[in-house]
Amino acid sequence: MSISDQIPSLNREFIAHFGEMGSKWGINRTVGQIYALLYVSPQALNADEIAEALAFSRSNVSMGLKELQAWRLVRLRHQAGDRREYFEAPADVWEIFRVLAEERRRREIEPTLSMLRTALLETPSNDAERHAQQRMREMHDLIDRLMTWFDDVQKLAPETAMQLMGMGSTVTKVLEFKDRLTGRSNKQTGVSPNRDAL
Amino acid sequence: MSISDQIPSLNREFIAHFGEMGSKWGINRTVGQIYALLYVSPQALNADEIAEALAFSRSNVSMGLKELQAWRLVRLRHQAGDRREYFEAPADVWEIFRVLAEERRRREIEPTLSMLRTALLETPSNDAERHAQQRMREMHDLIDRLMTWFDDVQKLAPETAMQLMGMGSTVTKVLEFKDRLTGRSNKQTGVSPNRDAL
DNA sequence: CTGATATTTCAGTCATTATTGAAAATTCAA
DNA sequence: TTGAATTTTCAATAATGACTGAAATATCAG
Repeated sequence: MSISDQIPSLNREFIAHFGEMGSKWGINRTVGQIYALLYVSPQALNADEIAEALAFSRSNVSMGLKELQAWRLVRLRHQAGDRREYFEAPADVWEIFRVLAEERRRREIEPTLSMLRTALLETPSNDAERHAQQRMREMHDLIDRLMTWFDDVQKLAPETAMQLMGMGSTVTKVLEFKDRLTGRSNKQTGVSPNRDAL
Repeated sequence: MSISDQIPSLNREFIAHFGEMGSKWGINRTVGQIYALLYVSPQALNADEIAEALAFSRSNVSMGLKELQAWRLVRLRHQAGDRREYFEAPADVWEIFRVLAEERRRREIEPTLSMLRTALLETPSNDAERHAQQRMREMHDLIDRLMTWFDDVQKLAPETAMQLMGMGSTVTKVLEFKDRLTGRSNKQTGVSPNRDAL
């Protein structure tokens, strides 16, 4: 009774899709598939199970898991009476999204901002350089704002952030969120999750 | 007087960085560099100029530009008395960001949502499938919400969106934005852009 | 039309990245 | 300590993706 036999066709397509998706987003296909498998798996899996389920070599799985750990996208568990390491994806999708964004930010966005800041310190010596510097400043400012904004959303409790985004389709509605928070002295009392958004 | 001689070291680093960045985000390095060059260039460039500036083969540049056109990231211009096609990046960074996000959404997010919806229509035949389907539902809902929210922001005029995000660091401040829009009957009158955020 | 100029295509080559098996290193129960 | 079980590393190979030059196609002034 191998795990691979147990993967329902439903999940096969999901896993394959995320392999493809991964490669389009600069994450290697294998890693994407491993993560997709862990994501839909009801229990934590060990490396051998993953290797068998996806028909990858054991070493490939080991590297993929190492990568996922570096991205902080998997949790490591130990099971009683079993020396092997078991891996699982966090239960909360928002958490996964948050970690992914944080990590990309640390690895890619921050170095970019830093490069831009360095360039902005240079004294331009002609019109072309002045123009280039201006464009870099615009890019820097946009990225900086997006990051600041994202920080804010991240600081919210997950439910609050979800509510904020899930409230409805118009900005007006989003802004009305203020009333829910400030119209009363407490935080959530009296606020029923709006079902229409779910 | 080749263009390549004219690229200041300032810009060289910018271009190299975006080449690397591109490859980390699933966009090929060449394409990233071409775009970076166009982005900082004060005037539109033709394919030969790009090829010379970046020391790429003419055909490579042709393919890169085709790709950028497919992503709607470059504008095509014709100059009087010159048969060649000149390319430029849009002047507005927010516009660039918006188009990039739209295009990624169309190409990658929507197919993912569609795959998830299909999977959600299946009738699970055991607990494992039921669990997987539930996780897929959670992922679907998160992506769907993020997209709906992003739609809203996109519909705003660029300045409004920038203001909304640039207002400050706390959600409270973001929510106070409501007052600026609804406290008066007009849209922007009396609202001075808050300098502290810029 | 024609031919000079400009662009695109594409098969072949090159470069990078992914994957593997075997060997080394690590871990831990006995 | 062992040594069996497990994980990691790494050099070699395979697969994928990028890049090129040459040839084909398209464009347009005359």
